[in-house]
Amino acid sequence: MENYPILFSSSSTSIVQPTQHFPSYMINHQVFTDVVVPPGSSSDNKSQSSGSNGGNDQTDDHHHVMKSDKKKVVEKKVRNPRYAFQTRSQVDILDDGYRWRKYGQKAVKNNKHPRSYYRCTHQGCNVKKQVQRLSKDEGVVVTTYEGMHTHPIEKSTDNFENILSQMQIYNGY
DNA sequence: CGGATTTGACCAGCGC
DNA sequence: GCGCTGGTCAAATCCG
Repeated sequence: MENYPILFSSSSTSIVQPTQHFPSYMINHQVFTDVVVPPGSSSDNKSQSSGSNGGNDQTDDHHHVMKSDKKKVVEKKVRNPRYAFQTRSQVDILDDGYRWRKYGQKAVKNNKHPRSYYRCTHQGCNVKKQVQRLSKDEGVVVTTYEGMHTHPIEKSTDNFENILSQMQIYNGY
């Protein structure tokens, strides 16, 4: 998947304001959502970027457990919208106040940097995110959120290091 | 010692 | 059908 869904094709993606909490230094950066095209409509965008999906939010978690039920599970196609942030930062791990557990890492084609997959550690919260950094200029980090948090922020972000790092990012370091 | 990370294997979709 | 690729699992490992 060389073209990342976020990108700048204005027809298939739209810029939105995040509906959940995001740190201030992210809000001022570019935010895109991946518009999910309903099955049956046109296919002018690259909606579902590859497969496997893996259950996010509350709807589906269809592993390979599709049972012997005769009723085929419809609406498996729809992917959750993904919010992508593009930020300039030296570090990959942007602290957004949530607790993330890394569950995978893959090399990206046409990109020398790997992509990391994280999942929210809160129980029952299946929000995922993936972090990738552009090989073009190493200063840009793309963070893609998938799903919505259904719980308050856990981490205390009020220590000096966090505040300092965020200020540095905000100022364009 | 418990939770997070690492890392190769595994799996599903898609293109050919 | 086969192979490639992106996404996830899970055992081993790391680290506080």
